Amino acid sequence: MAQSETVDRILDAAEELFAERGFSETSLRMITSKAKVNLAAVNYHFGSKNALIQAVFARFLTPFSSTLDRAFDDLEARCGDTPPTLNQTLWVLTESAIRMPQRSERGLSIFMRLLGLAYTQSQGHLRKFLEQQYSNPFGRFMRLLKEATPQLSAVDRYWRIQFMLGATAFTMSSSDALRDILHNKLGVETTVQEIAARLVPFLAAGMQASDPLMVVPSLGKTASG
Amino acid sequence: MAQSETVDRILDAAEELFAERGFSETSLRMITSKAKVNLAAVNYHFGSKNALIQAVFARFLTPFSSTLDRAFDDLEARCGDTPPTLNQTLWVLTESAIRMPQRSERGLSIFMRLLGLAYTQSQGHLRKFLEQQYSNPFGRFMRLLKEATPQLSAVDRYWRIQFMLGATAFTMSSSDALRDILHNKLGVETTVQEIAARLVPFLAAGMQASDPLMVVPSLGKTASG
DNA sequence: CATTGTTGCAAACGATTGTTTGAAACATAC
DNA sequence: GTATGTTTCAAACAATCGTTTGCAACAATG
Repeated sequence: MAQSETVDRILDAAEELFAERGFSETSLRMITSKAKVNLAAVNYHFGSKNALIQAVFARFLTPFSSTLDRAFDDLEARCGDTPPTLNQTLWVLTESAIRMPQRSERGLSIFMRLLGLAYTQSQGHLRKFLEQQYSNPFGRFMRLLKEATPQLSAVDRYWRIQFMLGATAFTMSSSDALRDILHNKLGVETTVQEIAARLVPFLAAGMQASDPLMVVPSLGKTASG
Repeated sequence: MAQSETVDRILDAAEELFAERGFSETSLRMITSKAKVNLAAVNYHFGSKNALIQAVFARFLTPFSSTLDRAFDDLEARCGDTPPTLNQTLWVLTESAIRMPQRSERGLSIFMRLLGLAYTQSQGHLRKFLEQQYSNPFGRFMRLLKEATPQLSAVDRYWRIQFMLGATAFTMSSSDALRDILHNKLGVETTVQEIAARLVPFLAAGMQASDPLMVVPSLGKTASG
């Protein structure tokens, strides 16, 4: 692929529209008219709409996964024999995402929303594509999480990782809307970087909570304060 | 509306298909063929596809919101002057959801997934409908959360509530798949109730984390352990 | 009996979807 | 110049979408 002007314009338009409206709610005609290219250009350059969706993800994830891999290398080298802490592991992931060179200032939040949509919208082809392409850095992240929380049983850790994933994917996928609401309610401006910086302590604290299961608060004796 | 057999069959089929595939990915023809009713029945009984989507939510949320309201009444009566704790507030919400009479054993997880989809899929009409219909119990829950976390600033509390929402909606919406994965990996069976009992301590700990923003772990000095 | 209002049904409606086609436009090489 | 391979373009393709229509089936009421 010669990386023509047309290809980039399609990718840019598709990325933005997918993030705004979801995948199946975005038609090729919307994309091509926003990109100011002919309708047939998508099928010519990418082959199908599904392949275009995958290409949008690959354009961000491929450079990101090698950046992340190097960041994990650095982290483990710095720590020597002792495994990295939970906070360090989470922050390396977050920082790697934040530091990625963006096409626009909303670049990261756009892509975070796409990642969130990839989880919630049941695009089977996309799930398989992401699993096949990026299983390595994902598996490494999971290994680091395990070493950073040796006090948790495998079952406890499993569920809490899901809770973390959920909080992250959900928040990031709606980050634009949530920022707008906060701006209207309290007049506060927020960056994606700040959201991430708030998310990490929340996740780390939840991950290290002392009670794995809820102690049901009864009438007389209240649980915790 | 006479609550005919047909209406219920349509609602059952729609609820399940929407949860499986999302709203716009589910056609009326799928719904009516699964419900074994005529295609025109949806527009006859509900008026439009959007009205059907709203009806699916109303069928669960209307009884749930009054149940929740009574549960909050009980909680505040038990606590007297002192505001309920965070754990208590979270658990009352969780328990009210769990105790709701379900149409099937997967009823709650189906509906949790629908709630998650309502947030992520940009269905403007649904957002407005939910806000108009159920602003009261939602606002009351927010008030209780505020009184239970007086140490948090409004901005901190806002974001952490979003994190809680995300972890909950995401986990519950995928609870079936997540339970299957856990069963295959570790051979452990899990109930929705147990997931909820694990979720509450995680959320409470995250909500009460000491650092609102991340303290970047530097090379020499690592943040927390 | 006839009348009326409700529900069920097959068929069609116009609109929109992703994809394909065949020719025009273009650049590059001989 | 001709020939070749790539890219663009308008137009059409078949399929599917939500919705509407006209009529049959049915129960209830007079």
